[in-house]
Amino acid sequence: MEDALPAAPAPWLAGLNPPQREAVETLDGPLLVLSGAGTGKTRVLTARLALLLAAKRAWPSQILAVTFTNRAAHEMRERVEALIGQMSAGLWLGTFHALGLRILRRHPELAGLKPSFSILDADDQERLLKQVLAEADVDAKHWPARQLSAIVQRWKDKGWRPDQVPAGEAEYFAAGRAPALYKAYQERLAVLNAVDFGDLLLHNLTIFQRAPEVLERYQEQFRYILVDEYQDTNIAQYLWLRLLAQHRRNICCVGDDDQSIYGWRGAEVGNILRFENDFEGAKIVRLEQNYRSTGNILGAASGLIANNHGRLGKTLWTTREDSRPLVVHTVPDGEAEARLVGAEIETLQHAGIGLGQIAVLVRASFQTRAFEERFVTLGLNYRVIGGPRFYERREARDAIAYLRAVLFPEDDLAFERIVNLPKRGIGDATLQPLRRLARAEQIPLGQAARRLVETEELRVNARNTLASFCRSIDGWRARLEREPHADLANAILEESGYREMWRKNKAPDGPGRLENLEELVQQIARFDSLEDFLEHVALVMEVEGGSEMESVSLMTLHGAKGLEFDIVFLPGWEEGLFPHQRAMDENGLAGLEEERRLAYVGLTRARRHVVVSSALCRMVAGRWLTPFPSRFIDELPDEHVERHMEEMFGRAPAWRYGAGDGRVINAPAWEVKPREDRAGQFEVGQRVFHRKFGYGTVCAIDHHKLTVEFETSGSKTLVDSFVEPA
DNA sequence: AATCCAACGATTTTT
DNA sequence: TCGTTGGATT
Repeated sequence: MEDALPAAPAPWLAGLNPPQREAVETLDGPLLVLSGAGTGKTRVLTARLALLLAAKRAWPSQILAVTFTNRAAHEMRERVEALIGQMSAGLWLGTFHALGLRILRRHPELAGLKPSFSILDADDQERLLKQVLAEADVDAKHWPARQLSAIVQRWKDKGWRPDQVPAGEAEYFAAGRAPALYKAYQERLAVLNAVDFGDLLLHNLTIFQRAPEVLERYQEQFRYILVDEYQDTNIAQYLWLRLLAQHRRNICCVGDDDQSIYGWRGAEVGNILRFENDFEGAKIVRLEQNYRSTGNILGAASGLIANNHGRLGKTLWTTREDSRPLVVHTVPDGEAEARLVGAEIETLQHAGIGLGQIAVLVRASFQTRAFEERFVTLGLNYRVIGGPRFYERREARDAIAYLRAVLFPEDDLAFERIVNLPKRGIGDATLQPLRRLARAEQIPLGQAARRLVETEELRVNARNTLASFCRSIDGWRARLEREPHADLANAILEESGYREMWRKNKAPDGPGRLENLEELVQQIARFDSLEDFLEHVALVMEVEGGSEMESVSLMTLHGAKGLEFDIVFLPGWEEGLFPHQRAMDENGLAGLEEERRLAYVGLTRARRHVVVSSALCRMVAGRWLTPFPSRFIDELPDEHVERHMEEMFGRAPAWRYGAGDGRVINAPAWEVKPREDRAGQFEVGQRVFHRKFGYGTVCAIDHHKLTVEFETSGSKTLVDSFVEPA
């Protein structure tokens, strides 16, 4: 296993620049790779994995590779496979939470859990905390479960169990009762045999502390540890890594202190700043050659981030030939901003830039709305990234609760969620004695229900309904062995009356929800068992694969981290919005600096061109503001920026940017192709087809907006490019 | 138990 | 301004 490096350069080392190569080949000892935006960090990580395996330094199972998001984990897995194929099978590669879960599943008893423990998501967590608050007689109006949930999560991020919360923390919440509430919450979780996301790592820490021999085994096993986005690690993650790395000390962390934007959810930039102290003899490699952006973009981003203090410091450079400077527009208001961006995108489109290469990155999600409206009017395909996720939708969560209730007889949260859904006439009058019995006997609600229906305590109607509900659950559970799991899931939705509930629902979103249930069943079929499906859902809230259609990406700056686009629009650069007032109020200078890093992340997403804009007037939360332009605009060095101020003073009124003639503005130097005009392709009464909604009839047309009455899905308003003539 | 209306509050969010 | 939530009403 201790072979020398291969003599001949292997394919995965080809094309690496000297620092990248150093980062890849420094296999032993602690290593920090400071990797600026666009400097090929994923390449380095994957090449390093390939080298470790090819040089037989370790078997796949002896390498731990950690990422933050499923997206990053997938990408890394794919790229390693592309490099070395099957040799990579068996790697411990995944998110902190997935790996933490994997370890926890092996020793649940050491964390006081039974093997089939379930994982609560944010929604479950909040419901449970609500119960805890109610039981403790805390006025839920003054002290919302939301807030307590955030407090508990922050404590878990710090690695504090209830008894470890320092005195004086969160004095403000419910007169200092938060630690006690946290304790009660953990006790409830233990009774429910459940964990929340934070527990996945926290229980790992507990196991490692309580059972040093278990820790030792993992320390032995993981000869090499790789960590992506190290600047985003919180204390619990840091402690976890440090424990695992202590023995072999072969830990390689990749990160960029300038891209640390998650301080507000517990990330500690300190982890990356302190790396040399934490791991004695650590080597630091800086990746500074940027392969992504033009010199103007890098110059602007560097000039901006230079205003931050306490950086590790990097100087990004590029050999890319330069093109345009950044453009900063001042516009009258939010609507004008949306018109401007829309018009510019049309110009780009006609110049041959694919919509998929264009992104609009906003500070706060409410900003997307104005752009969506404008894009619909113009008929520009767009997609909002990071909106509500599939498995967070109500119907998905309800259906999942049914599955959980059938699979896990002890899952009280699932039981409570569905016992009266659809409405069966089981209300508070039934639930209260039920809860009382369950509590008194220390048994799950389901079991309590079966006992309660044997007594005279409930009214006849409620008793019969509850009994029949329990029989249904038992019946489905009995069929688990016999029926294919997706068929059973489908049957449960049907026989429970849950589907019927939405069929009868006359709200416009009813058909859509039924479709989502179909989709859910299809997803279930892709897994080997319902357990596998539920485990996947708990960790990956998204359903993979989306529309393949080329479309403009609309998302928050946070959501854009790790992505890149040819053209990036950065609207809303106004004091108060960006930098956000609350970030500054709550965290002072540190908050401002994190906002600045966010701006840096935004700028460095762009390969070719950036358009910043700032509105003189903006409607926020129902009030008109007249903000100052963002200080970040002033911090962009003049030599990389072109400032368009002519729109001020009303010399260029808003209508000038209208759909038809908008492209007077800053037509880029790329070749202009003639416009492909789809207007007039549809008429009222025409029959059309949509990939998802099926066949329908056009009822109304407004520019590129069509209102279509679909045969199965009801009436919808959508962009004409999503439908075709039937 | 279901439906309606008023009051509230509105960064960023992965797992 | 608008969507959500919880209380009050039937």
